[in-house]
Amino acid sequence: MPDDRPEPSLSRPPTPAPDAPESESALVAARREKLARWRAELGITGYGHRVDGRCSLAEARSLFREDLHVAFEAIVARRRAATAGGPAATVEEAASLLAEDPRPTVRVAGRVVQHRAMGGLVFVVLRDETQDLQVSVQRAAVDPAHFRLAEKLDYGDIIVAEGRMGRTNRGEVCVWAASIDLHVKSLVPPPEKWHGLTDPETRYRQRYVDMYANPQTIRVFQARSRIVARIRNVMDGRGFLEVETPMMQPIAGGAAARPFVTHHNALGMPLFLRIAPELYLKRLLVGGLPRVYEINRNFRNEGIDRQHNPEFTMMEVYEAFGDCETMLELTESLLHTLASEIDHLVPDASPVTGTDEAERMPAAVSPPTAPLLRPFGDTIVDWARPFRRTTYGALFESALGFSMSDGPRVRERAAAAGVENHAQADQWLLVSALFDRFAEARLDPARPTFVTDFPSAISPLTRPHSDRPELAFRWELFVAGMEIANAYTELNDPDVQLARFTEQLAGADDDAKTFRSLDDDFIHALRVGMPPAGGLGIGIDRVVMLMTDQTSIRDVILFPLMRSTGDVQRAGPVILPETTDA
RNA sequence: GACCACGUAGCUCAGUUGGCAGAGCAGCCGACUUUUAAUCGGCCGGUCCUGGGUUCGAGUCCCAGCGUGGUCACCA
Repeated sequence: MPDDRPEPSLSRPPTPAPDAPESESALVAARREKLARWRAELGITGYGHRVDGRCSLAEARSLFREDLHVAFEAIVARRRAATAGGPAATVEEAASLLAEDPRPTVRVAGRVVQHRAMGGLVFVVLRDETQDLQVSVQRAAVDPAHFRLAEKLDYGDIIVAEGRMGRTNRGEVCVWAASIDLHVKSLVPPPEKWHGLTDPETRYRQRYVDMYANPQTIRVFQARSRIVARIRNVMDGRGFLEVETPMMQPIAGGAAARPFVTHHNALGMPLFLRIAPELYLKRLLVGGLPRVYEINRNFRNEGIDRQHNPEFTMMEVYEAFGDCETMLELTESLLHTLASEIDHLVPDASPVTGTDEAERMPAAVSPPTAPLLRPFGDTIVDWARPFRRTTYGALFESALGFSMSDGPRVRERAAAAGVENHAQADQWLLVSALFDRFAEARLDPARPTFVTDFPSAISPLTRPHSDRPELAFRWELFVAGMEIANAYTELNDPDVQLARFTEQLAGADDDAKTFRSLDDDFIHALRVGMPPAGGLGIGIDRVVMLMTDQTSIRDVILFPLMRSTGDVQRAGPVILPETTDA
């Protein structure tokens, strides 16, 4: 390049673009300057147009054929012999060579993730959602403007390249560029090319950067999508109908969590973001849909940790004339299917671990299966069927050393463990507290385990055993220390349900009273008559965590909730919800 | 909500007992036609999260705040 070329700032006023703050770093300024130079000298717009006939980088790579490449090299060698040698020295020679080139032509697009300019030869590695692929640019093979562009590309730019599928002398499969076009100039300096972006805060806040800097991130969300699609596929195959019920509810029911509150202006009414779809889905059983499911978000106004995000995705399933045992079979079958197919659902997901041959679609029925191992953090989960089963009471007794029916000892142990309110609280609430603290930890994290026969006192929507009413037809599935699923034989006696609700409301503390109320219409629906049914909830985020070996829920949620950083700009005041009983 | 840790260049990270703010990558200029984190020569780059305090002197020590991570609490 000529040394006396005028700086762009001389031909353009030094005022920054509207979106360029004065404090913008020198690195961003350098990229803006480069774009301005390209626009002036190469006629590049910087923000490209529609591209037809593009293939993915994976497809392009699959078109490479060694025999064609060898044939091409033979042609080159023959020409060298004829014309005293060297690589193509002129554009004319290169053009006539191209006419004889037997290798397939491709057009690819991607983001630049590596760039090595070596004088007359430039190597650019592109990335798209499938994989990385090198584009090689020879000075003699492209228009000079294209070569000048290729020489100065930055990590983060998006380009479209066209050329033949071949390879380098070192065996790297690549596109030998005949043309290169800039389709987006990236103005933001990229993460470090070797270590990538590791700061979790930036990864979550700027997921778009994380996604191109860390290909594994895209793989996880591709896997998530395919897992959810496969779940829908299984549910549809079993005759369930997918439905959508309100996420904004006048009464937040179906669970005991604290809801988010909002407000509808035109109706002048407070609304809650749902904590569960359960009470609406059961209304559908009353209405005559015997098999329904819903996969969507629930919102719980509670703490955040590696297993909890305020909004999370759950699948709820209801099956008329089923019970918690049919839900158990469904759950076990579904999870085993996912665990066995995950590597095929996502071919690129785990290039390191090759577990190809063993797993095919399992039979519909469920004989015991061979071990089906998948890593999750420090443990290796065995998804072999059948999953383990134990009862709540047995697990309690093995952990605490006495029966959960032993009222005095339960109270005594709760006191010793410092459980809040141990003197007045219901015995079964103390049992539940002790169970959560001591018994859950006794489960083998490597073996999915159904814990059955929960206490009725903590299962207000569940049908009790007729011979032992203190126990309910309810189980939870635990895997790797996480609660993955929860199912009941649904309570469909309206009078018992009303009594349970009333009892629960009476026991609510002042805080809970602000958002809990009795859903009279649900009781009315039960009076109309709900068929006996099994009901199930599966935490989709946690299932995805297990299947993709991500130990933080934030790594399976595209945009996990982060605290506001104070740079939020509002057009006007936030309208706060009216206080209750306004 | 409680406790612990962390916050230094665009990114990944050093920073000694309190004594001039550092490296690699990235960027800029130059060389280079088969690289693989290319290499080589030269150069640029800082609100040490924010605000106070102690001190002759604070990235370092103290206090408060903000953000993130972790543990706990909360969590059909």
